Amino acid sequence: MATKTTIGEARNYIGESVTIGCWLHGKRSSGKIQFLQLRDGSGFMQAVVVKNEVSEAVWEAASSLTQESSLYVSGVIREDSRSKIGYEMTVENVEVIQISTDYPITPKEHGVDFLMDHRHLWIRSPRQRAILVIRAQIIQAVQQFFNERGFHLVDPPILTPSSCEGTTNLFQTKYFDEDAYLTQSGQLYMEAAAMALGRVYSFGPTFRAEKSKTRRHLIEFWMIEPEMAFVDHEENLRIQEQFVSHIVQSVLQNCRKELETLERDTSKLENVLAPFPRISYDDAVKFLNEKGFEFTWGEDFGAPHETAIAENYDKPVFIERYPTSFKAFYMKPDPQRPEVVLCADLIAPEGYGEIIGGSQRIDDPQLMEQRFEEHELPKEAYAWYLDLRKYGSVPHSGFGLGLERTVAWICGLDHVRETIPFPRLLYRLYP
RNA sequence: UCCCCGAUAGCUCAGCUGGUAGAGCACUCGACUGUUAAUCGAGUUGUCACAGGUUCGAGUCCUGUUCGGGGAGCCA
Repeated sequence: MATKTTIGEARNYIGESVTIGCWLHGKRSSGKIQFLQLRDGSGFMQAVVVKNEVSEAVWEAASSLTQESSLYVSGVIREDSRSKIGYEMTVENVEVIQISTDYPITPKEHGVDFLMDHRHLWIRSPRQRAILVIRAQIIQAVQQFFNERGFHLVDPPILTPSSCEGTTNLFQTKYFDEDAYLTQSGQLYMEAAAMALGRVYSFGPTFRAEKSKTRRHLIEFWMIEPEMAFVDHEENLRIQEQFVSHIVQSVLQNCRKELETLERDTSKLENVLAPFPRISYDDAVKFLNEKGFEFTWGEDFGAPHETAIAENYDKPVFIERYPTSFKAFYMKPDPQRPEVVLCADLIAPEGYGEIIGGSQRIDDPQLMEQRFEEHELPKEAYAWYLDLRKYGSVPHSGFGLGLERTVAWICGLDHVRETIPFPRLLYRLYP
């Protein structure tokens, strides 16, 4: 029995006979020679079956293979300049595991609806595999960044008693006899964790019951939410720009082949290095007015406004210090100008929109109480949160990075639905 | 919730001012020893989303419904 390996590892076995468990991705044949396009998750490789060089049984086994049939293939790995990956296999034996019939996803064009109905099979395709590999690399880069800087991973709850920010609709469920909701953000819990562990980050799913139907929205998505004690607005932004730079550079280093599969213009990513440009809300309003937008100070930006601002830069751009009036209750007002808060959104280039929202949090107990009253929030339900300002309150900041939007941007995709293995979209819960 | 667009073969689509349905691909068989979405020859494929209406006649026009796509709001 030849050594068992994978397509990705096969480059280490040039000149040797190996066995690989795989699926048939496609096949081209010319009478007495067959070209098997194989995939095993680690990569794609061509295997060549020559009629004169194998037994009748092996030739017939290879001939019987259909798209997505599973098999063990054995043969000699050989360097070949005609191969896209530099090597291929000369087949000695084919052991069919299962013949697949009528695989629905053909090598031709398909529409979105059809592909989404077959998402469980669609993820086998080279493009979708590349995206999921990059997603995994981004997650690894996130963990590496925080672990190297003394952050601790903390997991906030997914079932919560009520809304954290109160603006979006939540999924309601039952917690035995009580009402419960799926989390829309772990931030408030992360603030408690930061007071216990100093610097913390969470990585988990988030649910928004909004009937959003755009290329930037998912009903269920994953967020990374760091929270840091003794960190002010300025330091918060510096950490964010280093964080995003680290992620992008890590993908460039480790996922060249996948970015190539996606035909991503990597020159636009090479450029993503800290520091990032910053523009204040005030200046952004002036800029929009010069651009001809009808916009007055005090309004919130819509997606077209953000895109217009981001178009000015070839890196992600921070928009900071928004009016206090429409921002979340927990954001700390600028001591010099209480009409704005110490917050920033990070807008990705190329029209990908907001990937980070962050702020310095209110640490003053009196102001926090006042905000609860202004926003008519139930103090009893948040007594634990108010406790954080009562027992050793400190300046602290945090932010939330949307994983799927980040993946879409780095991969150059036109929709976030391809950035997650099984997207939950408006009215789509299958597969 | 609102605005715009769409639904025809397994898939992607064409079907003009209304005259009873078409292509490519997939699939099956045959040819081919270096193919890259291989090529060439032959063959199989339909509740035109659903329900009404107008008409001598509807895939085509009108109304409603269902499903899908894009966007607004909301946000990551």
